[in-house]
Parts: sequence; structure tokens; C-alpha cells
Amino acid sequence: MNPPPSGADTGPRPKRRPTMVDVAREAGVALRTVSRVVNDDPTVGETNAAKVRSAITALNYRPDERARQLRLGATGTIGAAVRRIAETNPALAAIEHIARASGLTLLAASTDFDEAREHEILISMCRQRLEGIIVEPIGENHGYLQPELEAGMPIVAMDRPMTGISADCVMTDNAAGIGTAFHHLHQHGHRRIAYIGDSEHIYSGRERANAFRACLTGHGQALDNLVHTGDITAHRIRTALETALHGPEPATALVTGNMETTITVLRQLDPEQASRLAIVGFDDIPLADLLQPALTVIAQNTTTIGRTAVEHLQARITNPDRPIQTTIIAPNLITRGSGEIPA
Amino acid sequence: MNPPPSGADTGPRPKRRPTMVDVAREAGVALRTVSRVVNDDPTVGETNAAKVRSAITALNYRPDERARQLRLGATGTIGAAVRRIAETNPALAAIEHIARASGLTLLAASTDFDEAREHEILISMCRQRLEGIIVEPIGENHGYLQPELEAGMPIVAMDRPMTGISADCVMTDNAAGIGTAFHHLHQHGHRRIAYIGDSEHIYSGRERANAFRACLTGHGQALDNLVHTGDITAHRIRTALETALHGPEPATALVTGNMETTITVLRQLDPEQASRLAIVGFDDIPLADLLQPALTVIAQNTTTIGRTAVEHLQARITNPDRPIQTTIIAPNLITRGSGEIPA
DNA sequence: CTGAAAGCGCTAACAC
DNA sequence: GTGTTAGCGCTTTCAG
Repeated sequence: MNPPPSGADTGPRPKRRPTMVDVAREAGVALRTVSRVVNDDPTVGETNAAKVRSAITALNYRPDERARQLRLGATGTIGAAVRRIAETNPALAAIEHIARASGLTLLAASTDFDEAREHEILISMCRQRLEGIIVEPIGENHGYLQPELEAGMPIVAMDRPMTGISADCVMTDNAAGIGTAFHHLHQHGHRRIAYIGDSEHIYSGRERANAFRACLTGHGQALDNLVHTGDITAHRIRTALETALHGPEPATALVTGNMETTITVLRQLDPEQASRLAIVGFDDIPLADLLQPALTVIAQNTTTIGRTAVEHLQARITNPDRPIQTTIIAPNLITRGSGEIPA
Repeated sequence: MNPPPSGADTGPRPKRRPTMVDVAREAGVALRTVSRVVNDDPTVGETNAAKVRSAITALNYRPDERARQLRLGATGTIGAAVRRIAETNPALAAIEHIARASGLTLLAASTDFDEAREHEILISMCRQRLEGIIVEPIGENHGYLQPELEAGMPIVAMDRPMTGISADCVMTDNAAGIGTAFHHLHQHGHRRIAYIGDSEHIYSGRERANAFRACLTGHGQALDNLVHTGDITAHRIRTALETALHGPEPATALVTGNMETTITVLRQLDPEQASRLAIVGFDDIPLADLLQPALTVIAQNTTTIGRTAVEHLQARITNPDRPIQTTIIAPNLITRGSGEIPA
């Protein structure tokens, strides 16, 4: 009913943001000149530059990055599809630092361990024409990315390889890590060493379990009741622990296959047990040094992994035809106490 | 020197991705028809739709989301400028979930506790015309955002308020949390309770220290040597602990002002000390239950905070003129053992 | 040093 | 149902 407040064109400011054309009109110069000022092109007369700048502040003008990118053809952004953003992930932290140092923006999203979600995120990133994508693969079939690779979208896998397509990959040397853990416990006198790990449906779960089996047979041992894999639930872990620790030949040492397994195991152990059972966990854990005993771990070189992933991505952006590379990075043993408990 | 391989237009495929025009040509239909098919517009004949679809797969066409957004005027993306991506941050996790559920993409970046970096990220997000921004403020002066707010960019602060401008904000009730911690220890018989916290240059550090002082004076106590604030370094924490625990009237209980302080304190305590000193930490800590004694904490309702931040953002996107709101969310006491040690 | 005009890839009036 | 056409806001030849 009510008309806008009197004063024809001083009413409620229209919500449309001013564009470069508006600035040009306000400054009384050509569009081209505004563009030059905005992009710090030195070939602009000081008087005009000043007029443009004051028009910019007067109108509250901000360049639209989307239009710029559309015209330029490049987004200056790389994507990271990780399993969990917002959770400790030193590799992602490294990726962010390096991307920033290279002048790239990072668009990060969580796949949340969900294959459909991963698919959605990756396709969306492709449609946004990101310069490249780093992904911690989840799904069992990434064939749908084949067209994207062919169209020249650089994609690098981190932590596990892709399935069904061949792409660059950076990951930890799982077998070496398990070997180091086993060897360490063996050197401390343990002859019955058990392994509890993640499901063998998952690539790293499979790799690590197999590596552990190889350690056992390499030492002429049978696998009997020493290797326990599956989903990580309190119930399954408890059963595995009972089998391993209470048989006729109880294990005196334990290798846990990833961070989540390690934590679940520790929650099942009472302090007295924890002080007698030697444990080496795969993956470092925040606050591992504050536990009693402090936790000995196989720590992935997460920073190196993240850095290498960005480097591979940049190399492929520069040269799309380079051969596909897989880089395996050795983890480190960090001794803190739990792995040095004698047999 | 060498000409491209013979066969004029079958040479190495040009890197340019096909556009809608290419698809239209290939399918022998108009651009508009392709657009309709891509956007699932039902008003397309089945024969044409089929032709378009096969042209799309033949050419390996993917729509360019940037052009689409430029034309549509909306990005469907919100930004989160947090202190540390890739570190445990349940609020960020909540933001991501809700954003996704609302069909919004989340662009996350780390300010890394760096004021200049924060400035850069926020301005960049504004230039990208994100639908809105959630920020964990770092800097001491956010006046540079005033023009953005005026231009209608929705910005919500999380965890601390902005300085120098007024914007929506969601944060924890710091005073209530400190009060709860103090009261809990007091109820367990402690009469000398010390506080060690972050620098009072930081908003939450200041709020919590002041709240603790209010608790002391409210109980008729002097502040003498009981409140220690400053940067979180091992050296400063050690000094603070010595002053608090070894004076003529040693404290029997301790409130630590944030997660980092708590961890640094725990690293300074030998197990014997830890078993006698009552501690309540502000902020929950992963694995707090595995420590000995398990750590009693004031846990922020991080999920609620994240959810509320997105809700405020969406409300402001919908109605830019709504009054500015600050929401304070009470934290919870989680008793695990360390806070229930008697005096 | 500056300005007019074309076009990045897409959507949406508006004809037919 | 389908095609024509004019932009979204920017950069950039190419003339002045």
C-alpha cells in the first residue's frame, strides 16, 4: 500500500551490487580504465586512477570473481575431497598450506565415508572447473571419473589408490609400517604377536592385514587366532581381544591396524592390562604421549603425503600428458613406551 | 618443427572442453534445447532429448557451473573461515552437514590464527559472491567488512564476536561455563581453586578469566596468585603451576581455560600429581576418557553452535533487514573423574 | 594512455 | 515443442 519513502531515487537502495559499468559511469571514464585500475595495471593516468578509486569506494564496488574467472578460463582453485574435514588430518593441513603458498584457493569437502556423497562431490568439483582435485578415495568403483580424466581434469588419489581407473596416487607404505611394528615387538622378545585391524573390504585394511600375515609366516609362525579384521565396533574388538589374549598361547603383544582400532582397543583395556600388554598402533594419535603407558606408534608422514599430493597435482596441471605416478611414502616408528614393554 | 600428426582435424584433441554450443551442433538442435535437457526441463521431445544426451556422452560434455552461476546470480555456496581446518572442530562438522542438507556447498579455509590471512580470506569470499560467510574471528578490527555488510553480504561470527562492526554471533556462555567449573570443584570441598588460561588479549581468554575472578570474589576470596593468564607456552604454564601449587596456601584444584592450556598443563604434571590435583578443563578433548584420571570438562555445545550459525546465516540471507542477533549457548559439565578428586 | 566492442558458457524472455 | 537472441560482469584485442 505505502509508496516507498518520498524522494524518487533515494528510496531503499536496490540490492543489486554495482558493476564495473556503474563505476565507469560514476568516474566518468571507460569500462576498460576501471578494469585496469582494479587489476593494478600501471598504464593509467594518475588523475583517472584517482577518479576510479573514489568511485569504487563511493559505490562500494567489489569485483565479481566469478565473471573474472569465466573470462579468464581459470579458477585458481583446487579441490580436496577428504573423508572428514573438521577432524585431525595433517595431510589436509599440509595441502592447504602449500596451496596457499602457490596462490591457489582450496575448496574442501567431506565425503563422510559415503560413496554416493563422494560421487556427488567429485562431479560437482569437475563442473566447477577446479584446476585439479585431491581425493581420499572411498568408493569401490571410480569408473565414472574416466571421462573427466580424459577431458583433462587432474585428479590425484591420497592414502589409497582409485579403483577402476588409473590416476596419480600418494600413499603410505603400509607393508613397511606393519613390518616395522612387528619387528620392533619381536626385538623386545615377543613371540606371540596379534593383529587387530579394520575391515579387509577397505584397501588399507587389506594391505595391512596381509602384510602382518606375511610377517607371521616369514617368522615361521601359524596365523592361528592372531589376525583379527572387520568393522570397528566395541563388540568385535572385545571378542578379538579375548581370543588373542586368553587362548592357550596368549599373545603378549598387539599391533592395531589404524587409529580408530587403537582407540577402541585402549578403551577395552583396564589400566592393569594396558601396563602389561605391549602395543604398537598404526597411525599417530593426538595426546598419545599422555596415555599410560604412552603409546608407541607407526606414524604416517602425513605432511609429506599432503605436500606430495599437491606437487603431483601441480605437475599434472602443467603437463597433462606426464606418465601416471604412484608414490609410496614410508612411515616412522615413534617409541613412547607401550611398544617397549618386554614379553 | 614437426607438424601435428597427419589427418587435419583428427590430430591431438584440442584441450578446450566442449560447450553447450558444441553439443547443440553435434545433436543438430538449438542451444536452448540442450540447456533444457541439461536442466531436466520436461518440455523437450523425447527424440530430441535422446539426440542431445548421446551428443553429450559422445563429446564428453560437462556443464560449466561458473557460467551457470554468473547467469543465475547465485552461487549456492557458503564460506567458513575457521581458525584451523583439518583439526577437530565439531562446529565446522555440523556446519558442513547442515549446509549439505540445505543444498549448499561449503567453502572452508583456515585463517591459521593470522589476522592478515583472515582479512585476505574474507575479502576473497566476498568477491566470490558466496551466499554468506561464517567466521571464527581472529583479528582485532573487522571494520573493513562494514562495506560488505552494507552491500548485503551476510556474515555470522562464531565463538567470538566481531570487533568494530556489528554482526550476528553465536558463542558459548563462557561465564556460565567457568561458574559451573568453579561451583563443581567447590562442592567437592575445594577452597583454594586456581585458574590457568589463555592470553587476555583474546576475547574468550578475557571473558573466562574475568568470570573466574568474579567467582573468587563472589566467594569472598582474594585473587592472590590464583589467576594466571597469558600465552600458552610450556614455560609459562610451568611457572603458573608452581606458583599456584607450591605457595603457602597451595591450590588443591585447578580450572584450565581452554583445550590447549589443559593439554599443556597435563604434560607438566607427573602421574602422582595428576592423581591428587582436581582439574576441570574448559573444552572437551578427544580421548579425555582414556587419561588417568579421566578428564572432567566443560564441554561446549559445538554441534548446536555450528547449527545455529548456519541458521542465523540462512535467516539473514532470506531477510537481510532482520535485527542483528547474538546467541549465547550454555556449555555442559562432563564428569569423568579428574574434577571429582576431593580436596 | 584511453575507449569501443567482442566474447567467456550459460539461462531465460520471447517469438515461431 | 523448439529456435533466436540478449545479456550475467568481466578481460582483452584493436583502434584511436
